[in-house]
Amino acid sequence: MAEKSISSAVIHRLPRYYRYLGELKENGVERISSAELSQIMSVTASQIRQDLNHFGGFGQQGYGYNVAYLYTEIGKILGIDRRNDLIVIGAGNLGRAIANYGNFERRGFHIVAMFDRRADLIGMDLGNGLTVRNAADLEQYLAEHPVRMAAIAIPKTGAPEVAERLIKSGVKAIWNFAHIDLEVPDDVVVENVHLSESLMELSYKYHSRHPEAE
Amino acid sequence: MAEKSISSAVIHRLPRYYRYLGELKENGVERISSAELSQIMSVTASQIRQDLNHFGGFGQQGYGYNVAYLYTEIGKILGIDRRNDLIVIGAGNLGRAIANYGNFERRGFHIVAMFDRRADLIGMDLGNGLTVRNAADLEQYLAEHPVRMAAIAIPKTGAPEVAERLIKSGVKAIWNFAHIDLEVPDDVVVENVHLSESLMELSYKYHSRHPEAE
DNA sequence: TAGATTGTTAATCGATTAACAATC
DNA sequence: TAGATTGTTAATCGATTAACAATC
Repeated sequence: MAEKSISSAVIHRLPRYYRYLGELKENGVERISSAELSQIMSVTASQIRQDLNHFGGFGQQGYGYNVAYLYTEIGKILGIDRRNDLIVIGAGNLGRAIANYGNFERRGFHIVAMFDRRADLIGMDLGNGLTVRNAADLEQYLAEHPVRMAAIAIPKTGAPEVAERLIKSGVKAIWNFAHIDLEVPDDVVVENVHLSESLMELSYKYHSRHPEAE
Repeated sequence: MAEKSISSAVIHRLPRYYRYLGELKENGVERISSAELSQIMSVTASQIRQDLNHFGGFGQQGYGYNVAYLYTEIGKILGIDRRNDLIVIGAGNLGRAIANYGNFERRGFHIVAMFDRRADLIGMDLGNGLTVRNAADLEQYLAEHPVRMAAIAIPKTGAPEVAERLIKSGVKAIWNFAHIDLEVPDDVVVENVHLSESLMELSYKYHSRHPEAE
């Protein structure tokens, strides 16, 4: 799919292109030029064309880009042109929020199981067809259902051990919500969501813009 | 606090420095050189020194950095050396996850109110001393409690209107979980957490590393 | 003092933007 | 065909890394 190695800045922008193209498509827009899209998205037209051309020529000179086609192609690049199953480790507030987040299903992400080690959570019905499983049964589950993606939504102390168990059971992609940098083999990918750090960034921006506050 | 304008790459790394320094401090480490820290964090020593020197000289030649001091100073830069109040709009799964997330409190972030417009959620006890308020009372609450930070955890359709109301009532920092790019005045800062896009990035990484899969 | 390590300047690298020939 | 707009090369900008004089 990807030819050489694509910079993380480009990868980070792809879902945003996808979101805007999806909206254009819904609004019945058939074609768009990089110049028009650049205005809507507040980026340069050059950047759009450069980014897309990492993956192929999706446009046509003199015409621009077909919205529906480009939307589909970016979906393929992102790997969401298919069903992607994932399991969630941690049935706390955050884990349940992830499990109940309808938006993912729309993108082809299906949460197929949820695990926790807390006795008071095991067996809990999540109202979306899922019941919290015992984390002790993780290996057995993955042996029977070879899922390759997992979200880790547990406190950081337990995260490295869980990550290791997941990887040993064949998980190749970890969506990590724990406040720790996981060390993983080369063939395993990690995407971090560090909420505390995101909030600190907001705090920095706020206080540097408003130095007088409090 | 910040002299010129600091690049977002630097700002993004600050909370990570803060996290590692906090761990070193807890482990009783008194001093550390940029070379040692660079090894632990898998970055270059040059980058650490460059980053820190955007904000001042926190080290000492021949000695390195005092861990506790640097930790405190980065905390000041991030604006978390004080209490930061915030309100949460949206008492769905994600809003409740944010509201119950103990880690923020430790960093001085206090969630002081929670709002929703859904009748079945208004009045709900969140078990952390908060009760879900009626979103219609947002303006009145902010008039009485001039909070400057707010998290938006509602579907994207309602987000622009809510953001506008927040800003009109004096909110200056928005932690945005809705899948939309908010347009805000110059004196208002936004930090986005786009979970769907994060998951798509994970999907991209996974499928480009494992092109054979499914 | 001598050794260590910073703060900072210079060199390199990569990403973004501009320009334009190719082409629909 | 002529006009429009891409794909792509070249120029610029900014961020990262290297180097080293300053100094604790």
